[in-house]
Amino acid sequence: MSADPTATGVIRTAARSLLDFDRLRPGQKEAVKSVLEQRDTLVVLPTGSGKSAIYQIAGELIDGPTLVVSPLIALQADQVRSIEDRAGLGKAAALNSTLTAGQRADVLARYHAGDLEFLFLAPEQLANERTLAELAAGGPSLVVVDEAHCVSDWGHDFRPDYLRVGAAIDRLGHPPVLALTATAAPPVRQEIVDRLGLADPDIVVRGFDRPNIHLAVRRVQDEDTHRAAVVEAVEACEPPGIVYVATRREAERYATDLRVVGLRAAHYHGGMHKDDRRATHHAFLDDELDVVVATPAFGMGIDKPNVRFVHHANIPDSLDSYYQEVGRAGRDGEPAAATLFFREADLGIRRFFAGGNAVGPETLEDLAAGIDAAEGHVDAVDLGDRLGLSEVKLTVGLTRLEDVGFLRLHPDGRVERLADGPAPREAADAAGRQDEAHERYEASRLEMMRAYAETDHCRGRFLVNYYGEHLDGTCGHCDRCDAGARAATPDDPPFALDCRVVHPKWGSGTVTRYEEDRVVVLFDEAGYRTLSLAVVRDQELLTPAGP
DNA sequence: CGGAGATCGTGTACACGATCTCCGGTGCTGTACT
Repeated sequence: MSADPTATGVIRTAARSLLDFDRLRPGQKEAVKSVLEQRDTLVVLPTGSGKSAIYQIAGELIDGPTLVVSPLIALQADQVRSIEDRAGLGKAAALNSTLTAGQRADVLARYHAGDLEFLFLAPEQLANERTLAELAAGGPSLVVVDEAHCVSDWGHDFRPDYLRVGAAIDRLGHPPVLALTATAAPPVRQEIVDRLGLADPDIVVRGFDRPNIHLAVRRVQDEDTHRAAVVEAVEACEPPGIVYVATRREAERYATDLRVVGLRAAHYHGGMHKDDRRATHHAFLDDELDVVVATPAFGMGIDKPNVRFVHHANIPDSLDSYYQEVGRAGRDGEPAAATLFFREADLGIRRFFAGGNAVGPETLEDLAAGIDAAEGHVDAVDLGDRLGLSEVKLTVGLTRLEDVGFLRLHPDGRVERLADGPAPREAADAAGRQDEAHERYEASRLEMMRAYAETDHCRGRFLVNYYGEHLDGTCGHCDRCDAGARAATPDDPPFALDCRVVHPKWGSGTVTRYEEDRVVVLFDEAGYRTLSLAVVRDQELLTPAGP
């Protein structure tokens, strides 16, 4: 027995008394231990491997309240309920716009009185100066960022307050931070670490190979064969399952098609009324539906062990999205199927979605000039109104200018021009380069998704490599393996995997994968690039770099 | 970028193709109105 309070025994005892766990799963114990040692921690564990248990145990073992940043109100409600169901755990509440002023005051009063162990909130709550001040005064002892990939996925174009969670954490006195996600390739991890301001974080990554999920891709040409092939694939699979589609309209059309062939099918997307969404979600959980056809709105918070298939009727925007969605299949360990239907034309809508999100050089220049012209502090909202900017563009633009040291954005919305920062023009240029790099990165992620769809080699290996892990041999559970594909690694690779290299045009990057005669490098600025090994060798294109 | 629905143009009655135009994913919040 050890007297060390962070020892495995203490954690195991807590897991048993608080959650009735006989044993912790791989990764859970390491993560709790790291948090108890006051370290910032990033945990990347597949869905269904008990990420909630990590913050529940750590939160209980550390004195003081735990703030949990959680993206969806529906998810917060589930999380509060799951804590209330465990008699051993402390009290939990959510702080969001569904509360009346009175309820809100009550929650904050309980938080201050030390009556709440867990307080759930969306990042937008942290953008409110008064709320943030009250939360800071309560002295949180742990900040959890659940679904932390949202920082990278949603911050740049959809919910920019995700880019500002790091600043809020500083304002809260930077207690230990625990970031949790099911999906994060190395660049996404790096962005989470940077944006949240994690200091020398412990990074716990486990298990990307899911041997019970059979991976396949079917290439389709015209629309009619495409639709028929998707319907047939669903009919051929044991229910229940999910079909992911690109648009709301497609979700409704496929659901109708599937009902015509006699299946209990429903659609799900963000345009539905809240009650209808909830009803569909619950019908699926209760096995009253064979299949849900959904946009990416259907996902977070779906905890169902017996999903037998997750098909993609259209190609998703990245392998990160793809594998997160696929990961909802076969959580019970029983066989499950994942088929991606790939049609060239479907890349169009993805490019459209990925393309229109940049802030743009003019906007950055206008912002920088406007801030520079003002004496002292500027109000962010006034500035946005004057320039006619959407809330998202304004916040992302200001954050980009903050990243290059031009300004500081205070939680109350004041913009402070930094005295020792660059000139407005230079700042706008530098911020513009970041903006463009982000767009290139998004485009390169789509190219990686396409490369997965088109690869002749083992798909499981491709995925595991994408997540920065190594797989000996082939996965044995994909259509390429079924067809006899072999592990395709060159005999004498010029660089080790994960090795840092420099390219004359694209700058520095990390060697991610080899595929017979090609090497995939993730460049810091240019995103993923596939290079011919012959060219790399002949022209000495890549040179080793420092770490 | 590509799909879908609307509109246009034909050439003389209803339908068919060509062209145009618009729309497409993910959710929080606070406030103003019924």
